[in-house]
Amino acid sequence: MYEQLIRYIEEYAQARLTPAEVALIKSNFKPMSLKKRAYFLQAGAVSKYAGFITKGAMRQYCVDDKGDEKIVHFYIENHWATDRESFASGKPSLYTIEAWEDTDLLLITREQIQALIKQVPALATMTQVMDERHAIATHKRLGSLIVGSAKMRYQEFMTNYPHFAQRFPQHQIASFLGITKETLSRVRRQHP
Amino acid sequence: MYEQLIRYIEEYAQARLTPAEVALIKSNFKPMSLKKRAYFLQAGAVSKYAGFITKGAMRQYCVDDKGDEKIVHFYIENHWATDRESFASGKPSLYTIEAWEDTDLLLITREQIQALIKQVPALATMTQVMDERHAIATHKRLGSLIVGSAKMRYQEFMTNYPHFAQRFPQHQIASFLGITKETLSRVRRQHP
DNA sequence: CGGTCTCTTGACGGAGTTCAAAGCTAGTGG
DNA sequence: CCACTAGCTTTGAACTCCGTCAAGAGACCG
Repeated sequence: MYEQLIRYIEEYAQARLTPAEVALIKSNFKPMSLKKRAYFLQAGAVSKYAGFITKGAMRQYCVDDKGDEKIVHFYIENHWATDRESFASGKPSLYTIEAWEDTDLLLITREQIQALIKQVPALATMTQVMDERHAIATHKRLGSLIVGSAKMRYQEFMTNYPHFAQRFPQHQIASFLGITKETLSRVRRQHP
Repeated sequence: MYEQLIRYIEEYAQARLTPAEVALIKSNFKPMSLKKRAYFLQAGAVSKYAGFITKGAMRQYCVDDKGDEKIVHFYIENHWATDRESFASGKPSLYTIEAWEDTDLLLITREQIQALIKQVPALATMTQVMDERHAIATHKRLGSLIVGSAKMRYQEFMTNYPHFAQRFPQHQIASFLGITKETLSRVRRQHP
């Protein structure tokens, strides 16, 4: 499972890692397994770890005043599960991250990753590229929320992330898109 | 005007700069002045510079298919004006950045800032902290767009950025919030 | 002054929500 | 192997918020 992480880093940084670097990385990441429905992070706790998913699927959500779950992220293989805000600030998280399938992760703390970045240049490049892509993706999502209709957002979602649709139930996808499950159902009927 | 930038960097990085570092920074940033309504970046061009605003106000927007301006950012003193996506990728920007008051900036290119970061550790810290805060702010905006009503978003905006309301006209604020100027006007009547 | 920019107000329509009910599916235990 | 339940999806009807269109009122500037 470490090979997957190594490949991911090399891919993102566009560089090969030396055997020494690989060993250093392996010694810092701790494996973890979660059963379906188990919590990786509970609202109110600090997001101490960032988890690289080697197998499985997770979702991140918060609960609004009416008691409804608002989904803000889906994660699958080769994604990093963490609440960035809490992970960066050390403050308690507003969000819950839950395994939606049996999931395998590789964990690292903020202190560890910061120390590693100083020793492995490829990791610095990787986090920079990741942050940039993340910012761009979030920005696009913002744009489609402001201008787009429910139908447009669903179609964009399906072309950009078709794999998610097979692994998460529709009412969760609806929540992620910021619409109700009923509206999503009606949109799908028109445009299957 | 350079002092303002130096103070900003020291504040963000929580560190003092040496005289040599200060000199290095001063030699890399180029001053620029823009009259109200002048363009800092035009859609279709590459965002070659990041501009630190020492005085003035700017807005960033794109034009949708109907010809309406969609405002995505406001900038004032101590903000960095640039299209992050174009600046990072070197590809043409979809956005226009325009001075909304007479504005003074300090400019730097991507190559320059990357070189500087390697020489001045405080700058590395600063960009990292900035990226994190930017990501968090964008994420919050996403959340309020998904769950909140027009009224909620306006109230959040007014508590978080009261100073913007005095410097930009309401129809631009409405566009930024993703609502029409008429709706904003009605919301304001209820909750002044 | 007149013209442009800005904000307000009203009437109407449409996209999407809410509420309620009924099918559908898969997992569980007898 | 079937029955039962819990979670998921669909459908319909009423309602709500917000956008669109249209018109008018200030405010600022040449």
